[in-house]
Amino acid sequence: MNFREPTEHVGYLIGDVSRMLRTVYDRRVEPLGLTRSQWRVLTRISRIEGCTQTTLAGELEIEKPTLGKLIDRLEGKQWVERRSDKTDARVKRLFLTKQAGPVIDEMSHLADEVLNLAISGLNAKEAQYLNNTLLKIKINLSELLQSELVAE
Amino acid sequence: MNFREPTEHVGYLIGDVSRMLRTVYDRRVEPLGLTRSQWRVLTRISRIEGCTQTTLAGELEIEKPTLGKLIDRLEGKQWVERRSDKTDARVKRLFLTKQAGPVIDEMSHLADEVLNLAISGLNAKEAQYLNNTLLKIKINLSELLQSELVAE
DNA sequence: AGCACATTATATGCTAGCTTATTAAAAATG
DNA sequence: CATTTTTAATAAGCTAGCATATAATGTGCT
Repeated sequence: MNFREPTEHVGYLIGDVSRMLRTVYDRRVEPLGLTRSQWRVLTRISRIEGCTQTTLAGELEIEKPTLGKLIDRLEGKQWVERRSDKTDARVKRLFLTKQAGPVIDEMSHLADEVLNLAISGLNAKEAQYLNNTLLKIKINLSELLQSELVAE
Repeated sequence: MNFREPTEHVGYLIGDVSRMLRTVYDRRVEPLGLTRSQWRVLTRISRIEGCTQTTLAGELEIEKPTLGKLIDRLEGKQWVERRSDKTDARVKRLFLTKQAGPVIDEMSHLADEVLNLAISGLNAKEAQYLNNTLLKIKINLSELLQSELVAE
């Protein structure tokens, strides 16, 4: 049996690139003690500080338990603080600690560096197309995920 | 504190699209009892049947322990067989079982379906650019990962 | 032949993602 | 006002990545 070559698929290319990016990032950034996912959470909290976990999970397009565990680790490292809401005992609001700032800055630097290496050799047009096209795909997938939820 | 918007990064777009693709795939394909990663392993074995685990891991660009666990599951589901090499007692060679064929076919169908939904609305040029550009990025990352290994 | 080194596979333990189930609290409804 | 439904967060359990370490076997060199 010999089935169709899977590497030609855009689907696999995207998966490969994503996995490799994560690996390169995580290796470089390991001394800082945080991963790309954790950094993503931190930067997002900085923009909507005081948000609930459900809101943040929605923003990041990940599931609530996934976020919950990320927050556990970030809280353990003292970069994030959960504060109980005054009026609704169910919700916990998220805040950055003071120690988080420098780490986020440093990580942003490294992230730029890695990304630039990854896309080196692309011309402006290619970069533009890539961005636009990925965004279109992401929107398609968002709708797909949405419609599956509704359909159930 | 309010740090730069991370969603504008191509790096995050790629990560988002990859994660969302995986989620959609895995939901649809769940009744078949295999994941996208598992399917990827199966199709690849079909092209180089009798290969060693190390070879396959290299082809798939994943680490050996990652592959080892995938093979464990695939063997548990009786889609793959590990056979010890006659001349080298260390190596185990990988073969598909007869039951694997239909599953791979079915999965290929579903994969095409999902991918088409994901890239719907793209014109030929965009699709072409996407493929080429991602391939360039993948090559950059391959070299980056390679050079890190050598440098150490 | 024997010892040092390399290689194959696996074990262990971490992060990150998912689903489904649970608990506690709030909101809605009869 | 009591009961039902919804919602926020977590728990439990799975897959898939990674790194590091180990065991067993081969290879090569002296």
